[in-house]
Amino acid sequence: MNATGPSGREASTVRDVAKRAGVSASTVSRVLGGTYPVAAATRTRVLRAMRELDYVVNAHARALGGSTNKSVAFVVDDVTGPFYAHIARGVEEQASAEGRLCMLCTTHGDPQRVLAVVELMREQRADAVIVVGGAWENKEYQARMTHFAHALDRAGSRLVLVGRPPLGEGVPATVVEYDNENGAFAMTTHLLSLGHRRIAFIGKVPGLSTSGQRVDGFLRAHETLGLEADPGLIVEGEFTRSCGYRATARLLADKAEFDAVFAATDMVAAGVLHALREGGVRVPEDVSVVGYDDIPVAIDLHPALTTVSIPHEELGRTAVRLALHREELPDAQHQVLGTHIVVRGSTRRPGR
Amino acid sequence: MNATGPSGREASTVRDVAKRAGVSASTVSRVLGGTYPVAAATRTRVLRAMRELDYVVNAHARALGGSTNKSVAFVVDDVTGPFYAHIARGVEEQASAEGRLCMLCTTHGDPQRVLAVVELMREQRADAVIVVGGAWENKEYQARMTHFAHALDRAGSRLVLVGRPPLGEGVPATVVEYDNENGAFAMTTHLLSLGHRRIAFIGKVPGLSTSGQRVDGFLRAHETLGLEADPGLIVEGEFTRSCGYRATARLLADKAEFDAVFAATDMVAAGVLHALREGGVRVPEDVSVVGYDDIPVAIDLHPALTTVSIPHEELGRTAVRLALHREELPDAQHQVLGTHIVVRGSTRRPGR
DNA sequence: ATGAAAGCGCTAACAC
DNA sequence: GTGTTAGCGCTTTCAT
Repeated sequence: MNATGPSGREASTVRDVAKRAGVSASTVSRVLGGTYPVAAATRTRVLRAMRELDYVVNAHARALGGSTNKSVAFVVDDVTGPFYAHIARGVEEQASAEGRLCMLCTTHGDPQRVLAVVELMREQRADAVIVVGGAWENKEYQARMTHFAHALDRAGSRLVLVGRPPLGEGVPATVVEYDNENGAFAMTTHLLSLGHRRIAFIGKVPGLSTSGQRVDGFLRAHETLGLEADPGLIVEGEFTRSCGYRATARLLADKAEFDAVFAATDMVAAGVLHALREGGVRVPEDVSVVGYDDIPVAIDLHPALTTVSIPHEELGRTAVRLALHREELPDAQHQVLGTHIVVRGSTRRPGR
Repeated sequence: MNATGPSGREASTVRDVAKRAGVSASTVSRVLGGTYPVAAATRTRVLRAMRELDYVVNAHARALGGSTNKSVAFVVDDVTGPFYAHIARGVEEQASAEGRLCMLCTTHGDPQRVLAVVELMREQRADAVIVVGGAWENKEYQARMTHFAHALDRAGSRLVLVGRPPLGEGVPATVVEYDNENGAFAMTTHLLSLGHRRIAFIGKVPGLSTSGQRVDGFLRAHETLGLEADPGLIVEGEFTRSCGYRATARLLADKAEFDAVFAATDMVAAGVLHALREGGVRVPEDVSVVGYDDIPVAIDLHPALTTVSIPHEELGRTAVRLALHREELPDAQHQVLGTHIVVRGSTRRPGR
């Protein structure tokens, strides 16, 4: 209750604790660090003084003077999306398990902000900077990221790209991807082998690597079976619910012919389902619908969505693990985690 | 490409920049701060030196030496839940708008971890520590939080409680709540006025303030209309999908009589809907179902869920704003944001 | 086992 | 305007 030591206001420092315990600042520091022999009696006295003064180390001073910084930065488009949120959870958990603090930054899909934020993390001397989300296939942007990779490396930190393609040979960055193209391939094959022949792909985002890979898998599956996808059925749009809704409504209005829809993401699928229901089209009786990501909502849609499952949390955990232990795992700095399809109620052999 | 100044390895410091620009460290610091007159020519030279050395300030040194720390801590149960994720977004946006970095910590519903994490944020000298999520009505826990509130206050920081009841009179903490009880009251009244008389409440969590308030509103609505809620229809459980599923399945198995379900949260409602569909009960023809929170999934459920809307992002933004400007807004340190019901497809006047 | 002293990189008086 | 001089709170040699 009473304020002994520091005059009530200011936070107390090692010096205050030292004085109260009748020792030197170094001794206090030693019991703080724990990694040095201190007489049991002394330690006890110091500990008590700390408690009495409600002492808390100053993380900044510690980071400056000593070695340990202990923080990991997580840079994401938007925490609000379940896709990112789950990766964030993996990152946070692993970071916390490794004794690291997690700094969160949002970029709202703005490449400029990604750059700015990575710079900010450089100031914070984060042990690792984890960037997740679609990469822009843009020359200058990539050059800047490459620069950051080198800069972070020089500072003993590490740039980690999650769900993005590598920056190129020799760039000191860790990459944790998931098999986007194969997931799309497997899913399309599922649809094709069910007997669907006119599959609409909704949500192609030009210049976004994630989207491109999904389209690639979609096309390759057709080719593999000696089929050809109708380019008119591949519709551009964003990875949003409303894009799925509008695109599908348009297809319906245009009386386009299709017996299945491959939505680029589950969110897009939610919109597709909505539009289909409004249009009186039954799923899966009339049209099969599939998504990508396997976010929680997939199971709550009606019918439950057949989709491609991505190991979200594992992506996050792996990102942190690889970055922090890169000395021991020099050969594991590029990982591609597997994806697999989950068949639920939204797909079925076409009727007739 | 070549490493002038620091010998290639270490990050460069103000001193390196100063030397290269032929000025003193203070001058470099001044152009860094921007808030001090420096000759244009000098500034240019310094800036150039910085660029050439790829200099980045050390946030820790800055925090130590000078005044500015600039960070806000966000402590949450689980980023994965849409409820929290949206608040997180509000926090992150406002923090970023106020030039603050956002640190994210997860507690997984463990009160002990909340305590530990708040302590950690104290070490980081965060400008504000924002804790969101249900509070435990536990004496010792509250005492510890109260202690932290004082400690943070003494250190010039601020504890902010979001969606939790105040700690008590005279405790230096900011509280941003939403009107939980009134939301439940309004929703129950909606159900009652539709003609429902046997409403099951699923997901009462003993000792969790959020849950308690919702139950209170539920009961008060009944009382106000001179009705009495059947205690046997109030079932305990957690705020999860599977709790909703199991509880409803049990009710169905027990042949309990009810014409509406008030799920404590939208996630619970998702489980309720699932169990109902499996049981062959039609919504809303046979039974009306409502939720609470208005998370994105509410609109994708089938039928779309009638629920109570909470201003998630605004809660987050307000939390940061009040905490950072508490000097100018001393009388606004306890806010209760409004809630309102959103009627969608899952409620209807009972048939017969 | 403990203390004294020298920084870590930066900002902030205080001189000139 | 710009340089000099002190620290911020902690860790870490180097003595003892």
